[in-house]
Amino acid sequence: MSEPIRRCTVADVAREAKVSKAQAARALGGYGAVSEEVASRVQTAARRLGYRPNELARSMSTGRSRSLGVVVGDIENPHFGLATRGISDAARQAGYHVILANTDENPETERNAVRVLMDKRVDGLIVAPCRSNDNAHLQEVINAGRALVLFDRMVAGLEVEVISARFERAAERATQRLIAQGHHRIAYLTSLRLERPYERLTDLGSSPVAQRVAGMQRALAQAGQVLDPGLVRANATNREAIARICDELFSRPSPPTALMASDNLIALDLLRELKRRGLEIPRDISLVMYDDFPWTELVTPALTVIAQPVYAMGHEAANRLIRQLHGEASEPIPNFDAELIERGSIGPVTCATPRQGR
Amino acid sequence: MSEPIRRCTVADVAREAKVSKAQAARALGGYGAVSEEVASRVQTAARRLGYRPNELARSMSTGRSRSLGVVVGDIENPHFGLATRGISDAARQAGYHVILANTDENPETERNAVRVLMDKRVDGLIVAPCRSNDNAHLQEVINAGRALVLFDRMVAGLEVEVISARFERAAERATQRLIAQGHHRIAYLTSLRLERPYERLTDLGSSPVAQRVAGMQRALAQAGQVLDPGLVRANATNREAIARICDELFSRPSPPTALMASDNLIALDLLRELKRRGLEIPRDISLVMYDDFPWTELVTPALTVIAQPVYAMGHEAANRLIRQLHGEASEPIPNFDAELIERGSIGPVTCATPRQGR
DNA sequence: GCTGCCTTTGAGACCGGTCTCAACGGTGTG
DNA sequence: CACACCGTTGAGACCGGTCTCAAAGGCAGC
Repeated sequence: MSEPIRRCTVADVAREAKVSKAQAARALGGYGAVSEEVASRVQTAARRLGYRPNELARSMSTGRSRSLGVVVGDIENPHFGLATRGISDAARQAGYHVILANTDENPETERNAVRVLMDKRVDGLIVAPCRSNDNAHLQEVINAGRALVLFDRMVAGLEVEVISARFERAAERATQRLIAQGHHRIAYLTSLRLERPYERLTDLGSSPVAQRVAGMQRALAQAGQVLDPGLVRANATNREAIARICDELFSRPSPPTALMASDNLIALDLLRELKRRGLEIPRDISLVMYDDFPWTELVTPALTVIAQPVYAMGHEAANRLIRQLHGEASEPIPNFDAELIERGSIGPVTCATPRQGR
Repeated sequence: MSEPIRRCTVADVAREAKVSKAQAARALGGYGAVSEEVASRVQTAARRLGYRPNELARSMSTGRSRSLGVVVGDIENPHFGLATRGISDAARQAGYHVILANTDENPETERNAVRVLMDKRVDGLIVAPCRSNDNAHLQEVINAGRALVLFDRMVAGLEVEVISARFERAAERATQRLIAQGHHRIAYLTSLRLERPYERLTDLGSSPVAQRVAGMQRALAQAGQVLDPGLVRANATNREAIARICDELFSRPSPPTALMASDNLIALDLLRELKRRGLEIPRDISLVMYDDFPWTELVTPALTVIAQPVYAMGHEAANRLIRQLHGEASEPIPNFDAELIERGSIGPVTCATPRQGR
């Protein structure tokens, strides 16, 4: 019942086994030269006293903490939930632990989280950065000689490995399918923050979003069409923003006949918003969502999605980080190709505006 | 490009500011007595050198690491994703960090995780235990004088705070609604591990599942019915197990007309399984699911659910843990009452077997 | 018997903070 | 002027591991 409860230390074990602290440490840590005799005496003593090493002290002197920092925007988002699962499975297998930090997609919180994690001496960091142009805090990580792997998004001017799916082909495919059904006004909604309205591809930097839009453009170009920049909408970060974007899109003289949702949160809000407006999928409007989750097959209609191997990507991110830590040569990053899964949310264009059916 | 890169320490700052290490530490840590003069000189030196404290070293000497261990079955499960979000938000507000451990609902992994987290000297632990009768490792935590809060499930013989929703009323309500529609063979599927088939309420210990079944029993009793123990099915841990349970349930002479899914994973698998069997909700069978997520309103029909305030529960769990750490008196645990949200997945009993329609 | 080498051992430095303690200088008091 | 008392300061112990280093002991070879 007393508060402090001193846990037993190597010194205690050493005393019990009647050897020096150094020998006890060697026997327990399994390094250096220890005679059979001493080893077994120390083991017995340790077991009798219920010795457990203080990992903090160990990290102090070795300089390695066997823990990885994971910084994501929102662990509540199943995308990151799944990625985190992949990361923590890989970490556990390699004897590492995961310290999780949520940034709420806030750059300031992200900077802070990265800094505190560094202070806690994590061996390496996996970051899903919320801004692609904000690299000072990440550059610091590299300068401090700590391992870093980016997840999902890349950051300008940062020479570091990025684990991210390749979207261009799948985006092109999806767009082709839409075009085949008569769509050519296809809107794309992303939670990416952009200060000014989207105008050209370079506005998106080298983010995966750029790949997605590039894929759309290519498919449209093949059909002799061009992508209307006004249909690429950033800042779709919450219900209200999405409602506003819908307002703007549907009040255009030629509203879009198909929507692509850049993640599951946007898709969920979009589905609600479309329902509210009485628009039925795929009769009145078509929808494609990025990412795939169990529920997407169970809604009506089942959603056509662009799936990415999120768990495997998380697993790979952690494994690469750990291999970096061990100084092992890293193989080339495997291709995580996104994949179009066709279900029921793409339909033919009928009457987008009244009196236009063929 | 050189590897080790010694980050600067209090000693470096002290040298730069031409004061003793002790004074520098006091000025930086904001404790003890320091003159204005020295304080500002140290601050300047620290800024110039880019000093950042080594949290590991700090934890070593203070004995507090300002980190909380969180042990859950599966972070990929949105239930735990949301809870973790609540926990980590509360933790961050209080200046704590979260070390996450996934147990995969495996008791051995859980024991290990708890032990390692203790070795890492977390200040406190939040555990969603996977077994209710397996308390040795958790008792150790208490014996070691560390703070512990359980989440979702309680553990027999462990005197410790548990944050969990209260289900009895909502379960009773849901059952009443089912009864009102003519159901009285209502099956309950849970992922809880049980060695032998369920027979009586005491088999469930004091787990929340017991509350849920008790609620069902009470509602049935009010209608002059009894709960058939054969309809309470444990071990619904994955797709195959659930398919098997369905096989057994539907091959009974009087198969159930309604199902209650103990969590969203079970519900998801159940929906697929019912679809596969050509059973339509709510025409052929009714369904109630525990927990509520955005997609539940978007499937057809929208699911009637028993919602629990998971985020708030996570938040409260972390806050209570932290208050425990600070030695503050803890107020009584708020009532997290689960709530029945009626949507479209309960329908009247029609023809459970052919030729029985009214 | 002496040298050289290898294994085993213990003493103690070290990591980078916190914190105790004694000492120091200045002020107020009797 | 002696004394107590205060704020300020520096030296150094401490946390609990790891790891260096020198010494001790055993054994083979000459």
